[in-house]
Amino acid sequence: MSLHRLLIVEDDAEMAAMLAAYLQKQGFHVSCAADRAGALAALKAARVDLILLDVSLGEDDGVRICAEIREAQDVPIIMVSALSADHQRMAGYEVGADDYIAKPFNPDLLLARIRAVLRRAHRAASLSHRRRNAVCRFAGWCYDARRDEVTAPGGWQVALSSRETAILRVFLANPLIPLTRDEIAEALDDDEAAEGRAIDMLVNRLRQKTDPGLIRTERGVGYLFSAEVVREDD
Amino acid sequence: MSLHRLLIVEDDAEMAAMLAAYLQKQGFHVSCAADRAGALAALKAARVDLILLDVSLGEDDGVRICAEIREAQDVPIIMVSALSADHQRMAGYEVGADDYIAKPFNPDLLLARIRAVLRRAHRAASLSHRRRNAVCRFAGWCYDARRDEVTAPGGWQVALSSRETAILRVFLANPLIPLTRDEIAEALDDDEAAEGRAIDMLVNRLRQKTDPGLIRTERGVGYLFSAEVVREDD
DNA sequence: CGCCCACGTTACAAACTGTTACGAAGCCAC
DNA sequence: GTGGCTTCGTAACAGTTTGTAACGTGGGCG
Repeated sequence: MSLHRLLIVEDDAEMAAMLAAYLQKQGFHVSCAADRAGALAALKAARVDLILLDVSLGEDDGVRICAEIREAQDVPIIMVSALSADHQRMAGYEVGADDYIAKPFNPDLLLARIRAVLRRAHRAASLSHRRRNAVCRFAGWCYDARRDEVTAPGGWQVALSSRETAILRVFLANPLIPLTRDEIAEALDDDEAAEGRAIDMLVNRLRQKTDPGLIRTERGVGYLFSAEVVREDD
Repeated sequence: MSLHRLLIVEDDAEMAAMLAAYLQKQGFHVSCAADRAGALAALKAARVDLILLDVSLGEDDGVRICAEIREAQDVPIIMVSALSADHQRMAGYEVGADDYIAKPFNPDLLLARIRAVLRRAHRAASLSHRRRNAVCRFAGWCYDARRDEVTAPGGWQVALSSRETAILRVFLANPLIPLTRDEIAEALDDDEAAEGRAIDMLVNRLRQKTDPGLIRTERGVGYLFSAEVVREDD
């Protein structure tokens, strides 16, 4: 995952070559396109992790291309432009750019911003593979995300149903802060649905199977996971 | 989810008040802190979707605070600073800032950049479980991985249980090649368990709800998904 | 002191899922 | 072909999960 693929969309061949050389030296896989057609073709040909998009392309309009790409894909886009007026920057952000850099720019600063956008875009993705923080410890308990196993302080294993482990994961992801029922439901179902008192029942059953003191109820607000959570890489 | 919670960390009370007023008018929920202690307390008190962090806080160092927050949480951070030199900006990006804005700034541009960062963070979060190729088409059917929805050739929606969609995903990931029951079970449970004829029943029920011809049985071997699968990015 | 609202708890019904049993279909030897 | 064996499809069933409804309880507040 450390090898990221960048696509440079830039009609100034000299500038593109310089950029590509620099970024390749930084360990990226770089491909180039000079216009709208080339950019779309490159996007179809291979996975692209981030696009450096020059706004002032000969006949094509970078802003419109950005919108077009954004409609089809969620790939991060950093706009590069000689146009540095605020309203021009805002136009870029409005069509979905993740960052906007004015020419001329410091290549090292560009690199830092590329890293920042990639970091933000890929953080959740890398966490979804469950390599990191596979084990959570809290108040003597232990939850192993890899095996979905919960162990009580005494070492006994507790069997939780799928929905129960799901809500436990929500609490472990947000310890020590109050969560409303809507927030919990959203995190659980990923489609908003605050149905009756289903959350109450899940919390109730989780409390029964674990420690009733773990989940404190915030009257009028929601619930709060009242233990510090320590994550251990596996 | 449209109501985002911002935390402003800024020791200039007047500036903080102005910012807060402006952002509240834009529909955000805003809270403020003036120093490191206040910021950490605010983060513990409630969920925060994005932090506006002034680098030049009286005695505290904004960069160090950013690193500290970043170690504990993944909340997006936009740094705001009167220090606009490139090396200062890069220091901010290096400790995990998502963006870096130099004072003085155009409030509307700040707003655009806040939106850009929130947009990226939210998409990354919602995509963390759904991989790419969110939509699969096969033999006139359609499976939307994002919504777990299956659509029949006529356009009718078919309701599948969680286990049924799970086995469907296994077939979609391995079309046109025979799968033994053990292979299917392993892909399903991620811990090996080929108990009895559970797989047969799942296949049976999936056949009933979709098209009996889709899954061919390879006698003495297992099952085979007999349709080409076309993936579309969403 | 009593009302009211939020929450805890129990009971229940519906859905999901694996097991067993039995019949049908294929494969092989003869 | 025929008999026997294996493999698979299907129906019935039971255990578990999960949301809903109903009722009890306790604290806040007039």
